[in-house]
Amino acid sequence: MKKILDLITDEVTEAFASCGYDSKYGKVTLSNRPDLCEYQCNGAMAAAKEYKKAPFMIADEVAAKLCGNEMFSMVESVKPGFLNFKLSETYLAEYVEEMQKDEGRFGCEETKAPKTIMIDYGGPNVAKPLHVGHLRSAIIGESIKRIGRFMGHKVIGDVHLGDWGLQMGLIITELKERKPELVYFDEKYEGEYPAEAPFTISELEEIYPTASGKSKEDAAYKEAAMQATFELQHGRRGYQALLSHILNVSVTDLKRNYENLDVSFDLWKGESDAQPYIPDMVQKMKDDGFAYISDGALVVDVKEDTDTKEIPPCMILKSDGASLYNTTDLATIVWRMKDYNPDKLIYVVDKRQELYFTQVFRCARKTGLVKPETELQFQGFGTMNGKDGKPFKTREGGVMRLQYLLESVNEEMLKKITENQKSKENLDISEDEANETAKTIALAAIKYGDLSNQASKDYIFDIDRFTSFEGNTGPYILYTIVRIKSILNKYHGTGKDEGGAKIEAAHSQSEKNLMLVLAGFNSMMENAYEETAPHKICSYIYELANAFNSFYHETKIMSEENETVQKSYIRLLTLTKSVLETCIHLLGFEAPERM
RNA sequence: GUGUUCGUAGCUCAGUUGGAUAGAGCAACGGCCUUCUAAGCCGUGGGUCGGGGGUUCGAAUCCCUUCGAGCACACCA
Repeated sequence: MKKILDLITDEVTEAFASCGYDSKYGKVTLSNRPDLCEYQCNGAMAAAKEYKKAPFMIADEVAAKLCGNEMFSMVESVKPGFLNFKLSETYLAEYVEEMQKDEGRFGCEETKAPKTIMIDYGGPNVAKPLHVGHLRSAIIGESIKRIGRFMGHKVIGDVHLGDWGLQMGLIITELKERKPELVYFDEKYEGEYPAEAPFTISELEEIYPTASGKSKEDAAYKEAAMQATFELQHGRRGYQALLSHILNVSVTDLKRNYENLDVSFDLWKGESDAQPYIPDMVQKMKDDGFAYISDGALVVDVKEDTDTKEIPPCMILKSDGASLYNTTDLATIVWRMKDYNPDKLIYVVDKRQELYFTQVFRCARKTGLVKPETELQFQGFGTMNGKDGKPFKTREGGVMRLQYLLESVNEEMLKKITENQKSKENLDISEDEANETAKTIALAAIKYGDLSNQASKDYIFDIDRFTSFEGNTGPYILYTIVRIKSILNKYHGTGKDEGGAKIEAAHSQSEKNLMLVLAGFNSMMENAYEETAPHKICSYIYELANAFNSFYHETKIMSEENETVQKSYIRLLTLTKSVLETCIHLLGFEAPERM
């Protein structure tokens, strides 16, 4: 469906043109003065200069032309030259009725030019538990993925595991120290390795920090770990078998954790998967004359004339010939292009890596790893801070495990539900349902709390605020949905059916306002996609929930005696619920049946 | 030092890409439940948009300057 702003703009543009003005001045926007109008056009003021006329004269002419147009219930020219509009109730109702019929899309068209988009998000490290630092990437990336798909693009999410480098050597070294008898350490062994991993996930999560601690104090230990890393990377069989055990055990655990967050990935590739592509890639960069030795390291220059600052070259190999983060990321681009040929790559990573990614992107472009038209988008996100404005930590000052964070919010949530239940006798919720509901709301609280901020900014994660559940929060949105569900259930429970009915012209100001907000759905979605901005969906549903709650408060739906009017209300409610549900799905959470 | 992001109500944040009187939520205060879930609704108070210049009919938004904060600046990832 065409966007309502475009429909209005078409009319206004035509009016400008037929008055002899350039049609570019007819652009209509949402009103920023809802007390005066619903939509506005500021074109007359811009046109004043070109036509050397007082802006209000132009506005008057255009307004006169539009007078009587049945799209509007009000067309007004206001000094110094604003054009103010109110939409006709009938026209609006028809538009909203069309949205209701447009099942699942609600007037938002899928793109006519679908792109293949790969999103790199998550970025967990193997053998290490997820901590709060991983939360934002997962939440934001998941939402961007869902938004892209909704708009009709082919979106592939890749978790990009940190499964390469010294950490692996450390684990192997520590394992060798504990269980030297394992066949993996016998260099002469040539048989099959056991299918069962010689450790569990909890052992693994304990082994890594122990090893990391030892290597900081014990130089010989560190040397051994580096040696193990080297041997692993150069194909020592036993170590590679261990690596796949580590991966299997770890990935199984990670999948479970991401599932709790309702976050999923299409690809579970890691840094190790890029390694096979490194030699050819490096060779080609040398052959093509891009890579050269500087201070012993192999680098590619990436500076450009327009730089306001010297951008250091992109390092391809360290002076000892070893690969590093850059090498892996570039080689990852190689296989992504080869296997999926994406039109666009989006990296959802900490914004502190911005400079680093400009280097990588420029290098990839310069050396031809990507096509000239391939978009490389850095979607940096800010730090999640505690109430003191400093990076989020546990009370003891350590890194907080994600699981712990989730559990504490779940607990807090369960308390609220139990309390709330006491005041509502009609809600008879079992313990199981309460637990499930608590989880659902807790996740919504966390995700909405994160996504309602602009991703690129730091934000304060305030557990007290998020668990207070008032105002602009996920739970408020869920509550609104639950209220609607409750009415719809009651209505359908009476055996009634709104089938065949249409949404009528608004019967009240609050109902019209609800329709106006609904009508903006497609426009908001396009904008949220284009700007990769989930927070725009948040502010939209907050506004929608507010509009609904005002309407709800002053309109008795179940006791409405006129059946046609009641049916119209029910249809409007159904649409509101669907739009809200669609939106929260795009944000990555769902609503419970009751709360 | 260089670059970069930012500075909006006591607190947490929006601000439709230059428009009218800068908006929400929390906190404070005052109303509204025998009636569809009060996790709600309605209302009141609270601002030199860090400061100062400029661009123009018009600036929180663009430019310059200044103060303050965060972050990043090739052999970590």
